[in-house]
Amino acid sequence: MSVSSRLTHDQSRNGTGARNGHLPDEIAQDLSAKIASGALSVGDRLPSERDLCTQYAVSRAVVREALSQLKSDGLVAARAGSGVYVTQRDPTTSFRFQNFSVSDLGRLEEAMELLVTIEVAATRIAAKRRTPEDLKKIKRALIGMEYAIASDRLGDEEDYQFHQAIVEATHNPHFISLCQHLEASARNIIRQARSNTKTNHADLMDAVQDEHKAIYKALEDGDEEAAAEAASRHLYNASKRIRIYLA
Amino acid sequence: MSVSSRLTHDQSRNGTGARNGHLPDEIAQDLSAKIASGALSVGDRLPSERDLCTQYAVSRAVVREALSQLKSDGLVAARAGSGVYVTQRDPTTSFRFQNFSVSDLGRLEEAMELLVTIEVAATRIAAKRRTPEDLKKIKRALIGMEYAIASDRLGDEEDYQFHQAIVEATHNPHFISLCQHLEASARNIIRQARSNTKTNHADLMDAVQDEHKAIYKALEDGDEEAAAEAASRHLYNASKRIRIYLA
DNA sequence: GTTGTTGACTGGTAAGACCATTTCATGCCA
DNA sequence: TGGCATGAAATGGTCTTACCAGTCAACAAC
Repeated sequence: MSVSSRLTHDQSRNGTGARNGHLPDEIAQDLSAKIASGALSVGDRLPSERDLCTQYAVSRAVVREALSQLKSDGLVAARAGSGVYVTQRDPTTSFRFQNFSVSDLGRLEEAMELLVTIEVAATRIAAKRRTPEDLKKIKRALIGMEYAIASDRLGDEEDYQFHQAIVEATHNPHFISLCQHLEASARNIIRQARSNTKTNHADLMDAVQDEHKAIYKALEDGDEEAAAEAASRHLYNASKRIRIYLA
Repeated sequence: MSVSSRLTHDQSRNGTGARNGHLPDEIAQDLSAKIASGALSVGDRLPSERDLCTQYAVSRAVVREALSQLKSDGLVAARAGSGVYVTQRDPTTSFRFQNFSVSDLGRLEEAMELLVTIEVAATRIAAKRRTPEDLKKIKRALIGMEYAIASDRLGDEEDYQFHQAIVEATHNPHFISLCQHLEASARNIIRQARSNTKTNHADLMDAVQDEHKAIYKALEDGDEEAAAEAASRHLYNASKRIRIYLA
């Protein structure tokens, strides 16, 4: 009720220039409030789009955009020819790689377990699916890393690019997106760890680079098993190195 | 480029009744992939809505709905009179299992690839780490599922609880949190798929239950390999079943 | 009672038209 | 030359109308 009175007669015509933000947003908010409040419960059918148009005194395009928001939030589902229905609750909307304190080795273990699992799987897929262009990009990152080491830099940026390039070679956007999130979080930890130590551990970098080369070779050969194995070894060692940084 | 050629002139007009799921979803997916891949970077301006219309050969309503999804995902922001811009999404903050259109089998494939990877890994870990209490909870879910089938219910809630209990047996909060998110998204898709079909496919449930039992046995035995194998087979079949729903 | 058909209704999409704002090149003025 | 008004073009936001294909229930025929 308050809704319709709030939205009808809208402001678009009252020359004063009243500020109203995005009609679709308001409607989406209102509908989602009705759902949350229980006025519309699971399985219920919403009024038809055309009915909502008259209720809110807006065009169908606006209503559709509002509904589209609710759909992408998973609050409702539309069935062509039938109607729009309220779907089940529980918005586990997003996943966050939880911040864990660098000093807690147990937590580090848990985080690495997930990281290793996914990156190893991604590397295996990449070995099967990588294109020549992918290989070129990976090699570029590899050489960049080489150069960084020779320049006495830490090369963590290049390291990141190497892993990133491999994941992109899976050509699976879900893997890419998830690994971006994971690696970005991991990098935070590494940075934290490195800032806690003075020495450069440059000697470790050679080991890192060898492991990278092994991964690259497996990818080049398209050998899934070898790629997975190399990635697994690399990440296992990486977590050991992180512990050294933390020591 | 490949994009436009993939989507232009699409199947909507070829009377054969080709299945093409939700144009807006496809376009949103494509644009968000371009952003993730770096083809469009932060601050860049997207082509105008009218340009996108011609590029994708769809109406403006479709383009606007696609953009509205990206907006609510925080990937882009629109400025009236100016254009739509890529916002500073920091992949650090969160990961979202992106909505993929239920009828686009290619996308489904990609999503399942990630889902299978993670759940199989989780099951393997659970086989190694499950406590007697974990087993009890898993068995309870298994029996609940049995009961649901006998009651001619779909039992998708029980199904979810079964998987949930397994993942919890990893005792790794990151796995638990990620799988919760993934499975919640997957359930939405399954619900959508089922809402698009009339038949109940109750016969399939027996197969599901057999696969569940195999997983449980492996977990009970603490046999990591068998658990991973059983989970892999189950999820592979699950994705086949989803395709049946979509058919 | 069962079956088959019909027709109203629904979401999905298309196309064209305004509006208010932003943007930028133009040209005027100091 | 430099700064400032100006106006046309482009853009997102909204509205309108229209058609399509799917759904679903009432109704007619058997």
